[in-house]
Parts: sequence; structure tokens; C-alpha cells
Amino acid sequence: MAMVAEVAGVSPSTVSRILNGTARVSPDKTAAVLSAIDSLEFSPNPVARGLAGGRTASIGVLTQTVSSPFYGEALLGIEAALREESYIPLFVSGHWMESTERMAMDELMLRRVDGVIVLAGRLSDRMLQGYAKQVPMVVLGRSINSSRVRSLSFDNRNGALLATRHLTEMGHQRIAYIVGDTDHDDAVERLEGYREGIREAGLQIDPELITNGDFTEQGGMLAVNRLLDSGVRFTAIACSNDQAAIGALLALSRRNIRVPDDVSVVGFDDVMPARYSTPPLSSVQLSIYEAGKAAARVMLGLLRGENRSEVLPEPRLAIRESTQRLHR
Amino acid sequence: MAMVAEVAGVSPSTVSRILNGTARVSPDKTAAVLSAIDSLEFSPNPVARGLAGGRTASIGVLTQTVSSPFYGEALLGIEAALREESYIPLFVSGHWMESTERMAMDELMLRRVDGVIVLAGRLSDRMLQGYAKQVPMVVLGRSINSSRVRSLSFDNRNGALLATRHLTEMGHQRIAYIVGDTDHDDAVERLEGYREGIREAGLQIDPELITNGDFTEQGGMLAVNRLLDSGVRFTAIACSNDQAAIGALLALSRRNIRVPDDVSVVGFDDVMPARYSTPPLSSVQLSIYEAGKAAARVMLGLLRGENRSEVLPEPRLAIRESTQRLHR
DNA sequence: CTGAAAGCGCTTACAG
DNA sequence: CTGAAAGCGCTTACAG
Repeated sequence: MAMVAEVAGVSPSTVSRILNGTARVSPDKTAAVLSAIDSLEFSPNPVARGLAGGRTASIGVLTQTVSSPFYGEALLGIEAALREESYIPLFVSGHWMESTERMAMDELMLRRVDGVIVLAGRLSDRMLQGYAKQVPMVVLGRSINSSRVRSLSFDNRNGALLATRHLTEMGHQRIAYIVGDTDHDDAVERLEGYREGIREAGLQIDPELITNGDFTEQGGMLAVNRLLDSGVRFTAIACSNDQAAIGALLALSRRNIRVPDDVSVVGFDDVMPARYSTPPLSSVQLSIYEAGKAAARVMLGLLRGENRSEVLPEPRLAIRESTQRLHR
Repeated sequence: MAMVAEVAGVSPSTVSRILNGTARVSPDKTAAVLSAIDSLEFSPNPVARGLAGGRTASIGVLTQTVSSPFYGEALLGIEAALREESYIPLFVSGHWMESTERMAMDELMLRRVDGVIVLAGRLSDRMLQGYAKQVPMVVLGRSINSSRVRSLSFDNRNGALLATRHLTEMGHQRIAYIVGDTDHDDAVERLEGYREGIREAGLQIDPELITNGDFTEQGGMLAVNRLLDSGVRFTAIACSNDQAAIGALLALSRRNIRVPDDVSVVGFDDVMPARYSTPPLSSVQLSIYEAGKAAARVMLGLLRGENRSEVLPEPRLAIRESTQRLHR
């Protein structure tokens, strides 16, 4: 930067001000500096900026696993939105363990990120609010009421309602439901949506049709086996997420039950693998990529002092080949 | 740090030296400093360290998409290994575009990462070597001969050989092959392994059985359709990766061809979704997570001035339910 | 509008 | 073995 200043015949302060747009500078000096900058191919050192200005142009992102189909897509969206403003994401994984998440958060604080985006996780609201005192925070996929935290959440209830309604409209009356990990509000809200869908169609909620899962393929398989072994009759299964649905597909196929001819299956999230399962899953589309973008935009707004609000896209149903009208 | 120095009654220099183990310090001062550190809950500011010492304790990782099942797993391994030594990964996505990769690399250089791990990609060897002059580099999934770059590559040829041999040993003689994106050496090496497997069994290589794909599900589907439409006879398909295999599974099912009863299918990579496809895929296991760890360890070694070498786990076959002995 | 100066929190030769 | 000092490359009050 010193070189730029020299070449342009101004002080480093001026260069800095131009770079940051932090004060108005006479047009001629601006021009001189700008041309010096690109003739020297200068670009400011973010590390020094971080130390001097207290801003690192980096945003911490607490995810659970970078490699999950769900979180992975959100990360892509976040990355894309941040890049537009030259921020870089620092992804850290919590692996669904509170202690790991805490360590990861501490690491982010240490690294002096300018803000943090939290993707769900196991950290308590209190805990999160504590961190939010140190740094701007936006939480995706979870709703937290606190002035310091901006949260964006999916309309899980409505999503599950759409899925269930889709099934009832196709004539299904005996619809099983594979619950997610009820430690998460998502799981609870989705279950609620299912219930609502059943009631809305004037059907009875049958507890025997509701079985536990944990948002994993394995959980979906076990759930289907349990359902089948119990002898309850059902013609469709609504699942708390696509992973469970994919497990369900496998379990059904092993028992020689055809989807959708014998049983319809609907997933939730509309994650990539759902599009290529056999058969491709009808699923509730959350537009996770867009949601990630929205979260990043809210963060960027916060950093600018705006109080921008973003709405997440409404869930909609992606109908593919795993659901079918009930024919008797 | 100034506070720590004061409390411990030493100079900041000494504190720094203890923190970094960069010179021997008398035991009593060490003890004093250490206790001051934890009574003050001090932890050094990495940003300042970065500026002063030229080291940021961060490693750039050029990946293609954080959300790919293949790269995602490698990232997890990298993250885990780096964490052990308090390094943090900076993940940037190249999206398989040379220009994006270059921008991402430049960003990493700007951020003064201490090293960079490159996951395959489209950057030319020359280009990579150029960057390697600025920073230690390890490349995973690609072999580059250069003193400045350490590269770790999978034994793709042997992997494909194992897959093909598995099929021939089960009596298959008409084995189709779905090629990957031949811009990548992987695709070429895997194809070579297939050829070797066919020859090894004393069979003829039939060009009609070899069809193009691009490592995607879509590509796998199209390939199968083409094969089927062409009327060539085959009883098994070996695929260049799991995504293609998953696409193949779907295409076969749509034509009412049962796997493995009518046709056996074998994948490559043994990525998570392969374990829960319908049916679960037999696949060549690359232990990508371990490979990520290995790459990170090599990087860490480099940083310490060691010339540690790591060998990637040998590919092995995971036999599941998509392959079966040919019965006539 | 613009400079000179101090400072961000460390590290690292340089002396001793 | 250990301090004092300079410096890493910026930003930001403080004056003018």
C-alpha cells in the first residue's frame, strides 16, 4: 500500500480511504490512486486489514457436516452470496455434538469472523444468544426469539401438510408417517403438519401408523420394517426427510413391495439424491440453496447496519414418481 | 498478551516464545506464564499472528463443490486432521470451471493461507506449479510430477480392475462400461482398468459395450438407454463412479430390468448414497475420508519441514446387492 | 479533503 | 535464557 501511495503521490491514509470508500476524496487523487493500484496489481492484505480494522471479511458458518446433502446445498448458497461482496465463509462442522459445536464456535470467535451463520444444530438458544453478544448472528432452520439473533426458518408444518394433502388427494387414507429426530423442532413441526393433513381430510389419526425415525436412511429402513412387522395396513408413507424416505424405499424393495404401485412414498427437503433414487422421490422442496443465500444476505445486511429481512421461499411439492393415485 | 506478560512478570517476547516453543525458556518463567495464561483465559489472536509471523494457521482447500458426496467426504477427513494441529481449513469451490478455480486460488493466496490442498479440478499442471511457488501444495486425486507439489493419487486402474474381475469371476462375459468425463485422468485410468479386467479373463473388448458418461446420474441414465436401444447384449455394467451407477439403476428400473437378477451393476468410489440405493451398490471403495486425512497430514508435515509421505489406502471392493453370479 | 501519527497484537532478529 | 525495539500492512481518530 505504501508503494501505491508513493506512486500516486498521496499518503497511505488516502489510499486506504479510497479503498474503503470511507471518506470523500478529490477526483484527481482518486484517479491517480486507482491507476497506481492497477498498474502495481495491488490488492490489500486482508490479514492486516483484520488486525487494524477489526474486520476480517470472513463469516463463520457453523454447519453439522459439510458433506450432508442438506447442509451442503445451503453452504453452496451461502458461499455464492458471500462471494459477491468479497466475504469468505469459514466452514466448521459440529457433527451434531454440542461440545464439538461449542469448540467450533469458539474457534470462529478466535478467528475474529465478522459474523456467524448457524445452521440448526444442538446449541441451546441461551448459548447462541451468548455468542450473539460477541458477533452478529443469523440462524437458519430454527427460530430463535431474540433481538440479537436474526433467524430464518422453514415452514415445516406447511411443508408436511402439503405432502400429506398430496397423498390424501390421491385417495390414500392409511398414511404412515416416519418421524424425525424429535430433539429437533423440525421433526416436531413436520409431524404436526402430517397430523393436520390427516385431520383436514376428515381422517382419523392412527398412532399405530406413526413410527420413529431419526432423519437417517437406516432409521427409515427400520421404521418400514417395524410398520410391516406390526401388520398395520397402509398404502402410503410420508417421511420426515428424504434420507428416511430413501431408506424406506430400500426396505420396501427388499420386501418386494413396489413403489408406487403398492405403496406411495413422499420425502421432505428435495435434496439431490432424492431426484435419482429408484424411483425418484416426490418430495417437499425447500430450496435450500436459496435459503442459504437468503441467510448470507441477511448477514451482509446486518454488517452494513441494515435490518434487512428476507423471506425464505415457501415449501412446495415436487411431484415425481414415488407417489400414485390409490386404485382399488 | 501484554497482560499475560505483566502478570507473569516477563516480557511479551518471552510469552511469545513459550507460546510458540520457539526458544528455550527457564522452567520457572514458563510456569509463571502458563499459569497467567490460563488464569486470564488468554488465547493468542491468530490475525495478529498472521500479520506478524506470516503464518495464519489456515490451509486453503480448493474443492469443486462442498456438497458433492465425493468431495464432501474428503473435506471431512481434511478438517479432522487439520483440527488436531489447530489449523483451520478454508474451503473454496471451483465448480469445475477453470476460471472459478483460478479466482478461488487467488483468493486463498490473498488470504495468506499457509498451504493449499487441491482436490483434483481443472487447473493445468503448469498453473498449479505456479501457485506452488508461492505456497506449499498437496494435490489429491491427481498425480503431478514436480518437486514443489506433493501429490496423492488413487489407484484408479486397479480399482476398475477389481470391479471388472469381480464381474468376470461371477461368470459375466458381456460387461458394459460407462466411461467418466475423459477430461479427467481418473476416467481414463478407470477405463483402462476395465479393459485390463476384460482381457485378463480372456474375453474380447467390444467397443459397442463401452459408452460415454460424465460422472453424473443423468449421464448414467442416458448411457444405459443408449446401450439398451442399441440392442447389444450385456449382463453386467461397470460404472466409472457411483453417481453414474445410480443413474444406471434408475434407467434399468424404468425399463423393467431387475438388478441384480437381470443385470449386475458395479459402482466406483463407494460414496454414502451408494450404500442406500435400491439395491445397495457393489462398489470400489476408495476410503475418501482417509484420503482426505492423508492429504492433510502431508500438508502438515510439509509445514514442519518434514517430507513425510503417506500412502493412500488401496482400493478394495465393497460387495453389496447390485451384483450377482450369472445364472443361465 | 488530506497527512502524520498511533495503534491493532503479535513475532523476530538483535543485543546482551 | 531474555528484553527492547522494530516491524508486519493496514485503519482511524486527530489535526488541519
